[in-house]
Amino acid sequence: MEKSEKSERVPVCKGGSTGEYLETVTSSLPSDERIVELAEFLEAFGDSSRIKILLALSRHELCTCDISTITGLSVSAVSHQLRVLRDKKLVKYRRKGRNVYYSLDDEHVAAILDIALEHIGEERETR
Amino acid sequence: MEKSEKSERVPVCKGGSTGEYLETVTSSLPSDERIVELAEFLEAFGDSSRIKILLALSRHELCTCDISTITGLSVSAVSHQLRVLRDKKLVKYRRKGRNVYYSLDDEHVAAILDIALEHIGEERETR
DNA sequence: TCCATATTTGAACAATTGCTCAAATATAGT
DNA sequence: ACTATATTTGAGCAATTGTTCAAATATGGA
Repeated sequence: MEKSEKSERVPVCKGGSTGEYLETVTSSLPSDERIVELAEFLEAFGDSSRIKILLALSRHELCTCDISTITGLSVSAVSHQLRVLRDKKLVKYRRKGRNVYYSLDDEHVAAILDIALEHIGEERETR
Repeated sequence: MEKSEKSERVPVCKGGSTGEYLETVTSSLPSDERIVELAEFLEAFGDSSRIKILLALSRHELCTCDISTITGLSVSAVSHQLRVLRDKKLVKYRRKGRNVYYSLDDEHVAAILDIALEHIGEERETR
């Protein structure tokens, strides 16, 4: 995602009716900065340990060691992943005594999980 | 995501009111197999080059070399990423003459992009 | 203050990723 | 068959990832 932004785009393929859409599509895209933000947020969903953590949190607010118990991951591994999820704004947390309780940041996170679950649920016979 | 599944979970933290939710949450989670599928699908969104490709395709069906022009990535890099997107069922394609035209697999893909865009759009003042 | 419990952190490591480059394959036109 | 264009593929690589282990930090109670 670090490429020359200087000159206007020229279609690489010579013959082709799609050239006409190039400028329209190009100018409708968000800025590179925004695209990177988007990728960093969605990147956080791309690991089965984190997905398991997020699904668990979509059911109930949980502390670090309970997440460890539920997911079967070490407490340390969970803590490292929670840090990723915190940094990328997928979860929020509050301290209560010795424990730190985590929950999903907002409804968008659960919504993405739902849509994705729906998507993979549909292609049972296609694969 | 390869841990002992044998014995029932026992809370690691001694004192704590969350222990009561352990069993409920644990049994409500999808199977590990399904969680891996979910992660593999969402993983495909976790790269800015692929996000850019997906956003472009959400505007219009496009051939490989036009995607290259729009994104500023080499044709080879685009083709490699399209393969990932094909394998993980985010895009579909059809051949027309010498060109191969790609488009989003279904409305779920665009929906996830929209929700994610909405999510990062909200936290302007928080960071 | 000292101790036990809960959580976070940093170093180290194998495994995976995304790119480039060169070569292979596919299609259409001559 | 030969050529030009479009796309895919595989090897090689620097960079990044997710885990473990050991150590550090935080909190509450005796």
